[in-house]
Amino acid sequence: MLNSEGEVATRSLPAFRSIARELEQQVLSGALPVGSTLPSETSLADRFSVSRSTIREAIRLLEQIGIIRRAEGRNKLRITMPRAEDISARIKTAFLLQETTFEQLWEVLTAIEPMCAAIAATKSTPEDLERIEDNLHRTETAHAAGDDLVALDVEFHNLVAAATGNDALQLSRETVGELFYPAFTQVMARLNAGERLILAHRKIFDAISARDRSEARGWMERHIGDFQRGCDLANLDFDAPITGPMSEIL
Amino acid sequence: MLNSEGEVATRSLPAFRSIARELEQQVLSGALPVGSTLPSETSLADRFSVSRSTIREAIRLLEQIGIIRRAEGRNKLRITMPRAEDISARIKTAFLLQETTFEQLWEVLTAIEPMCAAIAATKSTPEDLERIEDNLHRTETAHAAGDDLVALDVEFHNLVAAATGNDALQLSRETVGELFYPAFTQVMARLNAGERLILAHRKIFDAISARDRSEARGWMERHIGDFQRGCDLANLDFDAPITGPMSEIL
DNA sequence: CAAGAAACTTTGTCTGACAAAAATGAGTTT
DNA sequence: AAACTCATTTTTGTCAGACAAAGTTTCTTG
Repeated sequence: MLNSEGEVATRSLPAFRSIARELEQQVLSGALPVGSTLPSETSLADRFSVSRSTIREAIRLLEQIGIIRRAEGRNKLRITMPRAEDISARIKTAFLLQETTFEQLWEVLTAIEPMCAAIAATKSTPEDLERIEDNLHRTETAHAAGDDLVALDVEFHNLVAAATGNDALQLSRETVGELFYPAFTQVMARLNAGERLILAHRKIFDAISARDRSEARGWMERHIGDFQRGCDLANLDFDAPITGPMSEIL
Repeated sequence: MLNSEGEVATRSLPAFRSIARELEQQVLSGALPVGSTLPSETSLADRFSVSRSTIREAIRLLEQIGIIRRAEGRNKLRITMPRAEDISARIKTAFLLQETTFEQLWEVLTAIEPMCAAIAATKSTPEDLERIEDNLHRTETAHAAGDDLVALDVEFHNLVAAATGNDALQLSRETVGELFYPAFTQVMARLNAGERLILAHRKIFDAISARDRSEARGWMERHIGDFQRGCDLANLDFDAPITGPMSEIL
C-alpha cells in the first residue's frame, strides 16, 4: 500500500488521515485562511496524488472537526472557525453516554456562573446589557402568559456569559448550561417558583449594570444554589443521570 | 440521486450523513452497545443498501465524533465512549484559531480550579490522594534535578480534578489546563519560583487530605492568582494570545 | 496439542462512471 | 449597461468493481 506522496512518512497512518492532518496544518498556519474556499475534490486529489475517494474521506474528517463547513445551501466548502455549537454538540454526546448526573453539572455551573456574572459586571458593553434586559422582558412576558421559560432561561445565562467577552469561558459552560437549565427551569416551574427565577435574573442584571461585581456574583450563587434546594423541595433526584433530546450532531 | 433506503427521508441530506446519524442514534440508544464492534464495511453497505464508499464516509464522521474507534493495532472498529482527549483536541483547535488569550484561560481556571480543590477535599478517595502525593514527590525530585516541571504541573491539576469524581468538571477544565499550565510553569520558572509552586501544591494536597474544603479552595485560589502576579513581575503579556504545539488531532 | 500454512475477511486505495445540483458564461432583452 | 435566460462546465454525491496488504480463521501436520 503506497503512502500518499510515496513517502515513507508516518508508516501505518492511512493516507486520508495524513492528508486531513496536512490540510488542518495549513489552516492553522494560515496558508488556507479562514473564509477562503477549499479547492475542489478533484484538484485536491491531483495535488496530493491520491484518488478522489481518499480526499473525500479526509474532508469528512475535517468537516467533523469543524474547520471546514459548507456555506448554507451552497456547494463550496469554506474554511471556518470551529464554532461553539460544533463542539458543544459533541460534548453533549459524551455527557449523555457517560451518564453525567445533574449534581455534576450543577457543580460545574456553581463554579463558573458566579465568575461569569462577576466578569460581566466589569466588562459588559451597553449592547450586552441591552440584550440581557431584552431577555428579561421577554421572560417576564412569557411567565405572565404561562409559557415555558426553558429557552429563555438558557438564553439569559448564555447572554451573561457572552457579556464577559471571554470565549473560553463561554465554550466551557455552554454545553453544561444547555443540559442543566432545562432541568432547572422545570424544577422551578414545578415549585411555582417562576417569580423567584425572574427575581434572581433581575437582581443579577441590576448588579451587572451597576458594575457591582460581588453583588452580581452573590446573586448568581444564590440563583444556582436554588436548584439544589429546589430538588430537595420538589423531592427530585439530584443524583439522576441527565437525559436529553438525543443530539442532532451530524 | 437516490436516498439511502430509497425513502424520501430528510431530503437534501447526503446519504453518508443520514447513515452516520442513524448509526449514532443506535449507539446512543444502546442498540449498538459501547464495547461492541461495528459490523464490517461491506455488511453495513449491504444493510443500508449503499456502496462501500458511502459507508466509509459515514464512518469517518463517526470516528471523528469519537463514538467509534479502532482498537489499537486491531482491525476492527469498536464502539466507544468519546473520551476527554477526543473532545479536548478539538477545543484546543478552536482556542488556537480564536486567538484566546492567557487572561481568558486564567479566568476560566480561576473559577474552576478552586471548586475542584474544594470538591476533592470532600470526595477524594485514598487512591486519588496517593496519586496526588506521588505526583508531588516526582515534582520535588524533578525540581531538585532542575528538570522541566510543565508536565508534572499539568498532571497535578488533572489529578486534583480527577479526585472530584466529576467527569463534567474534568472535561470542562482539561483543555484549558493543558493550554494554560505550560505557560504558568514557565512564568514560575523564569521567576525562580519553583519552590513557591511546589509549596502551593503541597498545601493544596494537605488541605485535601485533611478534608478541609475552604483551605483547599483558598490555597488553590492563591496558586492560580500567582500566575497573574507572575506575569506582572516577569513583565509578560497577560493578554497575549496563546500559542501551542499545533494539535495532533487526527 | 501447538506451530505453521492456507484460506478467508477486512481495510485502504484506486479507477472510472453517471446523475443532480451549482456555478459560469454567453447571448438576448430591456 | 443592467437584468434575465439558457446552455455549458464544474463539482458533488453516489455507485460498482478491483486489488494489495494486513489481520483472522481454520486446517494441517509434526
